[in-house]
Amino acid sequence: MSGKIKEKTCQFKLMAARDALEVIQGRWRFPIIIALSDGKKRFGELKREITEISPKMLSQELKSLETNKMITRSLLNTMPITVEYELTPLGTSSFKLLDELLEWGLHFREEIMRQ
Amino acid sequence: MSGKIKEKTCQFKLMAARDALEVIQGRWRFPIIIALSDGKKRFGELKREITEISPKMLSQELKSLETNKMITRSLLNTMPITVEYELTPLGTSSFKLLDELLEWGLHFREEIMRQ
DNA sequence: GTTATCTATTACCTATAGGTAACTAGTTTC
DNA sequence: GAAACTAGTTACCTATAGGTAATAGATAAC
Repeated sequence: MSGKIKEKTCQFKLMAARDALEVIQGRWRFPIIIALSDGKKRFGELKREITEISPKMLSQELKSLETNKMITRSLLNTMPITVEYELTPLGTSSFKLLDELLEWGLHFREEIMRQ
Repeated sequence: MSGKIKEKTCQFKLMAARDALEVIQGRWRFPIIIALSDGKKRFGELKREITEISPKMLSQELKSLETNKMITRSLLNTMPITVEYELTPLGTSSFKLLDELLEWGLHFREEIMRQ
């Protein structure tokens, strides 16, 4: 049974879960957070690492993650100009959830694949 | 740092995480699974419990969860006919992930709310 | 002076998610 | 025979997600 959910006044908890989903869902949020998990990276580095993402989506998703205080954006006075993105403590606090997502995803694949 | 992700051959793990997201994401999957967490329920019971869901969405999401082997659908020979939905072991195996989603969601709300 | 690299932005398109409202078909109660 | 309950289905609409391709302005390299 689910220990923390469903002890009455469920509405508030459903809201929390919905918020969490909103932050990590979509095609690119997860890959971006993982890419930043080993330290700050520039726009172009992220673009090269997340091979299939378009500059539009990368820019858009980075803005969204910044709005949600998951990452910070630093403009550096280099020539040419470079921009560094880095996970905040809030961003890194999602690792446990992301690991759980991965682990259950593997379990799910196994179960689904063998009929 | 994220222990299980990013030990190279990341593609496969990104796929697993993406699969997991696909199963639990959307507005109604999470509430439906939670509603079924304390035992089997009929269509009408779910509809009444998840107050804002429309019959179309409930029907559609139940089908999707059944396809993903998260729940079973049993037609009962009662008059009038009733249908029972119940979590499978795969369905209940998602509780740990859902709890983590809730817990991080609460943490996220706290962090976001105080500026 | 043309090309490449930096970090994006803009216009345009399609597919999907999700919502509303009405309807179906059978059974049971008033 | 009208209304309500059973479990859905159907048509239609809007908003969002996400994709492609072209463009922008600054600087640096050739």
